[in-house]
Amino acid sequence: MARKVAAKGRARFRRETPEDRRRQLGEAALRCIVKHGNAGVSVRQIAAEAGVTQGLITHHFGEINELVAYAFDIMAEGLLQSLLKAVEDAEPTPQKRLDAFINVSFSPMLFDRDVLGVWVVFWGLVLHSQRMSSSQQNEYSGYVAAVEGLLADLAADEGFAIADIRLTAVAFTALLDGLWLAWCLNPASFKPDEGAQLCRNWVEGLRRGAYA
Amino acid sequence: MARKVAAKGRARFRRETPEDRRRQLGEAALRCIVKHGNAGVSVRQIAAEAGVTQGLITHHFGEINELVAYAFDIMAEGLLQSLLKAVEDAEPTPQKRLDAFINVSFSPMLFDRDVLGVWVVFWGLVLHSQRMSSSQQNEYSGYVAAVEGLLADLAADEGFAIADIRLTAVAFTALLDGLWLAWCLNPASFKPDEGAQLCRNWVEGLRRGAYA
DNA sequence: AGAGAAATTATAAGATCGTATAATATTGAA
DNA sequence: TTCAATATTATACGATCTTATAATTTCTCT
Repeated sequence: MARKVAAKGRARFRRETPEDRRRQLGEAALRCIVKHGNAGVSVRQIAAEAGVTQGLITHHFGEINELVAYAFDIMAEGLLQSLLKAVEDAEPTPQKRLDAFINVSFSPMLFDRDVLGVWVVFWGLVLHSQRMSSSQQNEYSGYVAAVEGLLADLAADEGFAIADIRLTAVAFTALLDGLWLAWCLNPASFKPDEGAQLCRNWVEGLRRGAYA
Repeated sequence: MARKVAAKGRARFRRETPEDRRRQLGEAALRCIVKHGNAGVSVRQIAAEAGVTQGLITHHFGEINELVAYAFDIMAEGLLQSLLKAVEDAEPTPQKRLDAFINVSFSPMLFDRDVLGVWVVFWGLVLHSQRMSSSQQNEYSGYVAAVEGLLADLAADEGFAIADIRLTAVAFTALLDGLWLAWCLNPASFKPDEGAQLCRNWVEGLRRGAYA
C-alpha cells in the first residue's frame, strides 16, 4: 500500500506536469482578470481560482509578472489561431477570405467586453514592463502580417495598387482595434454589423486607389 | 498675533479652496498614473505626490474611485480643448481644419506614451465601474461629435456623399485611436508622420465615395 | 482680537499583497 | 515495494493598501 496517502486513500492533491499546471494557472489568471480587471492580478486570487495554494505560483513562475506574461501569450496565440482558422475555412478567394476575417473579428468570440478587459490589463503592463512589451511586439507583428497577406492577395487578384502594403495593413489593423475598443467601452455607440460595414467601406477605399 | 500658528510664524500647511485642492489632487493622480500605471492609483502615493496626507483625499473625494474619475474628466476635457483649439487656429476652410486636426492628433502632445498610459488605466476602470463608464461616454460622444462636424463640413464643401455621417465619424475616430494605441505600444511599428498620412488616405477614400 | 467653520493632519485598525522558507504528499522508477 | 525527486502545501513576515476617527491648524468674519 502507498506509504503516505491520506486516511481515506484519496489523494489530497494531484501532481501535474509543469506544463499542464502552468497552463491551468495561466487560464485561472485570465479568468481573474476578466472578473476583476487589474485588481484580479494577484497571487492569492489566481491561486484560489485555480484551486491551489499560493506557493505553487512562485514555484512555477517565480514572480507573478511572469505568469501574467504567460497568460498573455496563450490568449494571444489562441485568438490569432481562431482568426486564422476562420480565414482558412472560407472559400479560397481573396474576397471571401478577407470577408471571413472581418466577420469573425466582429463575432461574439472577439467582439466581447471580457476579451477587451483582458487586453486592457495587458496594455497597461506593456507600457511599464520590458517582458510584456516583447510579448506584445511578437503578437502584434504576427497579427499585422496576417492582415498584410490578406490585403496583398486582394490587391493582386483585383489589380489595384497599394503604395506601402505594410503601412496599409497597420492602418486596417488600427481600424479594427479602434472599433473593437470603442464598442467594448460603449456598446451603444454602434452595432457590430455596422462595424463590419465600416471595415468593408475601408476596403472599398482601398479598391478605389486611396492608398496607391 | 495669530493664535495657534507654529513657532516660527510659518504656516505648516496651506488651506486651499475645495475646488483648487481637488484639482491639485487630480493632477497629482495623473502624474502617479503616468509614472506607475495602475499601480499608481493609490491613496498614499497620490497624497505623497501632492504633498498632503492621505486623509485629505477621503475628505475631498470620499473614495478613491471618485478622485480617479475626476482626474479622467479634467484630462479628457483638457485634451479635447487642445484639439479644438488647433482646429480653430487653422485657416477656416474645411480642408485646412481637418488637416490641422490630423496633424495635432499625431503631434507629441497627443502621440505620447504617457498619455496613453493614463488612458489605458481609465479604460480598465470603465469596464468595471459605472461611474467611470458614464464619464467615458460623455468624453467619447464629444470627441465623435467634433469629428463628425469636420467631416460633414468637408463633404458639404467638396460635394461628395456620406451615407451615415455619425458612423463614418465613428470609423475615423477608431482609426485615430487605433493608430495611437499601436504606436504607443510599439513605437517602432510606424512613424507619426506615416500615421498622419494613413489618415489622409482614409479621407481620400471618403472623397472617392467609399462611404456613400 | 477672538471665535467658529472647515481644511488638514495625525493615528490607528484590519485587510490584502508578494515572496521566502520549511514541511509534506504524490508519483515515476528502481 | 521502496526510494527519491519534486510538485504541492503550510506558514510566516514585512510592506502597502483603504478607510475611519479624533485632534489640530488655518482662515474668514464680526
